[in-house]
Amino acid sequence: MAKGFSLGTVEVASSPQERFAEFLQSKGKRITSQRRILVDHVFQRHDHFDAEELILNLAQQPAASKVSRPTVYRTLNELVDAGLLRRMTLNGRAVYEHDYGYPQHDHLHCTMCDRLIEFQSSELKNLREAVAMENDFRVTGHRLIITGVCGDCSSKQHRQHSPLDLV
Amino acid sequence: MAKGFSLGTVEVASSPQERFAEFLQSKGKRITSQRRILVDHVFQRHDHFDAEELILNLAQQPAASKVSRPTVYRTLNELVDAGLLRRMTLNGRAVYEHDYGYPQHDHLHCTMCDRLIEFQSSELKNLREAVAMENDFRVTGHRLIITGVCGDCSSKQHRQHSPLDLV
DNA sequence: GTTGTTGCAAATTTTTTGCACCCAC
DNA sequence: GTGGGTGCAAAAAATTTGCAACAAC
Repeated sequence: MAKGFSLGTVEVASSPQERFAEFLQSKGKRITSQRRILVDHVFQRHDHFDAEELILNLAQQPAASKVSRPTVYRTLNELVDAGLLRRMTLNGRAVYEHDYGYPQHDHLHCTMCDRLIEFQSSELKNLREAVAMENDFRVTGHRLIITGVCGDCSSKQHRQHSPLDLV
Repeated sequence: MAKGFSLGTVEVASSPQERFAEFLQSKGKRITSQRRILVDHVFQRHDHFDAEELILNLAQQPAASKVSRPTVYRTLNELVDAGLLRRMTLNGRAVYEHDYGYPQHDHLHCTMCDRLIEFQSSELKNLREAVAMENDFRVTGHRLIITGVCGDCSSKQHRQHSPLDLV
C-alpha cells in the first residue's frame, strides 16, 4: 500500500505530489526537482492550460523553478499517464485540466472566445454504458464537447475575447 | 457513384458537388477542377480519413487528378466550413468524415486499433439542449467520443491493427 | 481583364528525440 | 555507482503562408 512514515502511520496518497510520486515509483521513475516544480505549478490553480502557457508561466518565475521545454512536454505526458491530468485537443493544440480529485465532467466550448465551461451529467454515464454494451466495447473513458457560443459572446457579438481566454 | 445519401426512404436534394458549388458561389469563390476532384474523392467512399491519406490516395490516381498538398488542406477547411465534412482530432491529427446527407452520430474509439465505430443516440440531443439551457449557451454542435477497446481487440489482446484501420 | 486559385517552397506551430552531462536512488 | 533524467539543439509531424504563374468568371 502506501509507504509508512517514521511514526508508522499509513498514508493515503492525497496530494497530487504524493500521487505522482507513487506513480513514478511504480514505474521505476525518479522524483526530480523539475517534476515537483511542474506538479506544483499545474495544481496551484484549477484552470485549463496548454503547454505553451505553462512554459511561459514558468519563465516568469525565479530561475530556480525553470524547466526546459522538452521536460515540460515529457512531464505533461507522464501526468496524463498517471491520471492526474486529462488532455483534450482544442484547435490542434493540446489543452490540459486536472483529472485527479476532481469530479468527472464535460465541456461547453465557445468557438468565439475559446472558453471552456464545465458541466456534469449523470445521464451520460448510463448512455455510455448502454452504447458500449450494444457494440461489444470495453469503455475506459469518454469526451463530450458541446460547441457553440457562450452567453457573453452572444451579447457582445462584435467583440471577441482573445484566444485561450480560459475559465 | 451514389449522388445523394439515402436517409431511410428520403433522398437529399443535391449532391455534395452541387452543395459545395453553392457554398463557393455564396462566398465569391470559384469552382476549380481541383476542388471538384477533391469533392469527388472525398464523397466516393464513406469512411474516416485524414489529410495524408487523401493526398496519398490522390497520388495513386492518374496525373490529371493530382492536387497539391496545400490545396488539399485548403479545400478540406472549406469543406468543413461548407458543412460537408466534419473534423475531429484523433491523436493530434485531424480526421474527417462526411457531414452532409449523413445522419448525426457519435463514435466509439478503440485505442488499440484506432478504429472508429459509429453510433446514434437520441438522448444525447436532449442532454445537449438541457445543458445549453442551463448555461446560457447557444449550441451549434457537439462531439462525443467514447474511448476504450473494441471487441476484436479485446479477444486478440496481443495483435494490434495498423493505425487508422478505418471503418 | 480582373480577381480568386494553384503549386512550389519555405515558414510556422506543436511536439518529440538524440545525446552528453547530471543527479536521485 | 548506476541507470534514469535533463537540457540543448535539432528533428519530426502537421498545417499554413508568400508569391509568381495561372485559370475562372
